[in-house]
Amino acid sequence: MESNPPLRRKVTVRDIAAGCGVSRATVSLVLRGSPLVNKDTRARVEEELRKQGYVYNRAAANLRRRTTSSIALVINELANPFFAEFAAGVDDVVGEAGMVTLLGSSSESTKREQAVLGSLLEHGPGGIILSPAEGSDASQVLAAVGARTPLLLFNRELVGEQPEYAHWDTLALDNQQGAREATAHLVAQGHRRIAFFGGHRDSSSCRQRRAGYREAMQAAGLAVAPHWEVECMPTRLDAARCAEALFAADPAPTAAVCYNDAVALGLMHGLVERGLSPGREFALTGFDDIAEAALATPSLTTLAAAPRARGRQAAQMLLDRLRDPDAEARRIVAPVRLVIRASSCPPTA
Amino acid sequence: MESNPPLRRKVTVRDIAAGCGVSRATVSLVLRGSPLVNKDTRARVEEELRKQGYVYNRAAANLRRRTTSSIALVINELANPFFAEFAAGVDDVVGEAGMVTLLGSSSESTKREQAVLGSLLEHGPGGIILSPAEGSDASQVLAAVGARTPLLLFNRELVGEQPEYAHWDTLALDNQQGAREATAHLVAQGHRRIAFFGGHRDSSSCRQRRAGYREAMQAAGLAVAPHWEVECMPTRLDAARCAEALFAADPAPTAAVCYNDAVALGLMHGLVERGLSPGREFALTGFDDIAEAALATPSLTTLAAAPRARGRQAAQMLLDRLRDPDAEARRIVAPVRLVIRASSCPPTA
DNA sequence: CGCTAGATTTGGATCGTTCCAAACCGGGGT
DNA sequence: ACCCCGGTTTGGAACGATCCAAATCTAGCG
Repeated sequence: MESNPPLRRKVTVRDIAAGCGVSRATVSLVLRGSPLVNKDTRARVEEELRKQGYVYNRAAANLRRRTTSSIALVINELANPFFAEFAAGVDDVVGEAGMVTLLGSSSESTKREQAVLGSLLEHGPGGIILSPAEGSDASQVLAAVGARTPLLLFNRELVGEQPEYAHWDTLALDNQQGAREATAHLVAQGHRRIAFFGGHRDSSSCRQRRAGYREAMQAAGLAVAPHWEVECMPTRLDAARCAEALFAADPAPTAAVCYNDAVALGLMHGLVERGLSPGREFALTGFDDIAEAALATPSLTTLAAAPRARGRQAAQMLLDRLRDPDAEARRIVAPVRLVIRASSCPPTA
Repeated sequence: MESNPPLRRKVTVRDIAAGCGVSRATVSLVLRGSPLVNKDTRARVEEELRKQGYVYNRAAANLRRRTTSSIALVINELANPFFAEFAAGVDDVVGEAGMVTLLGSSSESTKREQAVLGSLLEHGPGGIILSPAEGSDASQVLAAVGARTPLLLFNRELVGEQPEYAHWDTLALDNQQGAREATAHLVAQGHRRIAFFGGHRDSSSCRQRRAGYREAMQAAGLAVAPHWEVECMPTRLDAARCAEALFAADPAPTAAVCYNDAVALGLMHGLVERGLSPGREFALTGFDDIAEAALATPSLTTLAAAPRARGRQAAQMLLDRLRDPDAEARRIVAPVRLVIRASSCPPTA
């Protein structure tokens, strides 16, 4: 029937108002479901909205109302399944709250992180969830973000974080406790020579995990040989390459707590290449519980961080903060759960 | 020195103008780097911008200029590494173009897809990249998106797609050619009895891959036994469960082209459970080249789809479209690359 | 010294929506 | 008749930035 030719101009409240003989203000009231407007008028306006194919211009509304309807999400490495799940969780909750997620990826570059933060801020997000790039600096982030926009830090600490920035909420994983549990588990399995494998010295999560490992070793009265602490890039490829470092000197370890799952899977590969069977002749644990961990051979004992749940939690924390900007900053450390699978075998006799 | 107490109000061009005794218009010119403004004035204004900590309000600018600076990205399943990589690629290019990505995830639900599209549209994105949920319907998408906003479809076809929607650009993977190459590769290895394993009948990508398989079989003059075409959910678990179907009747295949990597890895698992050694007694290929493919044992021959590159390409296509809205619709089928690894062994003598 | 081309600057008006104070309207009370 | 009342509706002004036509300011020229 009413086949409008594809107009060039967008249809606005003005068009609707003209179309059904009321004022812009009335249309606006209808759009926001105000109880002030008369039933009949409302019906008439709603019909017109449909007929003209109106789409709400939230940017204009936000401008006038001085509100916002978006959250910025800046991820250090979106291609990593852990962060992808996290992002999915964030977007779930943000979407449920009727807002949209502005996405930015820093690719682990602090330079890009700065640029991305600047660009996203221009769109006036209500708040920011930041999973910082490695080496990201607190004062630089503060400079880019300003003190006006709430920020939630996920997963990593910033370099040089000072008390002055304490108004930022944080959500972290309990890296230390996790690594402690994994180490204790291997000890309980009977291992005495346990390595900590992978990760990068200046990553805060690596430091924390290593600290947990050392604590557990000390608690068990076990010494740590220098060549049992091996650094490598947090990728499978580099992990496979670095496997040999574990066996460069005597005594060789019989088990390893790995920085994360990717590293653990890489190490498995490296072990196989050396003729060692992971899960039988060498025990190992991961961290993250990525999807593959359960399906690798052997299946990987690891620490589940439930990234999607963390994403939901982060978004919820930020929404809470928007509701109450002056509440005290929250620093939540989310527990991780040890998932025992086949890779953490007892030592061979 | 100049320690402004944390103002509540945002600082606007008006404040800057007042602060250094010029008009709003001049400040605006400076902000956009216009060559019209005098060197000294520019310096003065820029100093003031810095001093007051001005942040550009792009929403207001877009309103006046009737432009946009965002792209909407709607993904059927963000937690899937393939799509996460894709999203990362999109965001790379969008960011390079000085725009931001509005993220939405539909979780494979057409209902949520509708809601997400509606919500994102209110923010007036310049265009939309949609990786549809399974079963997503062309007319419904059209209703949600309208004819005004450019849309690029990635990876899947819509149900009931009609010529009338032909103005949408599409970027798909060359599923058919990929499956053809994989099959031909197995034929070249000496196999005669080759199965097509996994996938779901009503998924367009599965239909296309199976078509490629049949073509290659026919081209090689090989017949296809009915029980060589096995359906299963595209998950490892179900694939492992369905492995036996291949051996339910004689003659059993000696190789299989799998719907994707997940299925192939599941099938490997199923083979091992039957006492068959994949990559030695049974050959198989996957599709996608997920990170694990290279590290599985045996390493998996598969078709690399380069999701990040596809993401960059999709974003570029959409940007091109924004530049020239009336150009003819492009329907690009991206080639996939056969990566030969250990799993596609010759048949046992 | 008046005059003009070129370089810079500027005061509204405007984008689409919401806020606000005031106007309108049909009855009921006095 | 008049006033008042709750229920509805409405015409500007405003949000922050940009566009545009016009104003202002040089400096050079005859």
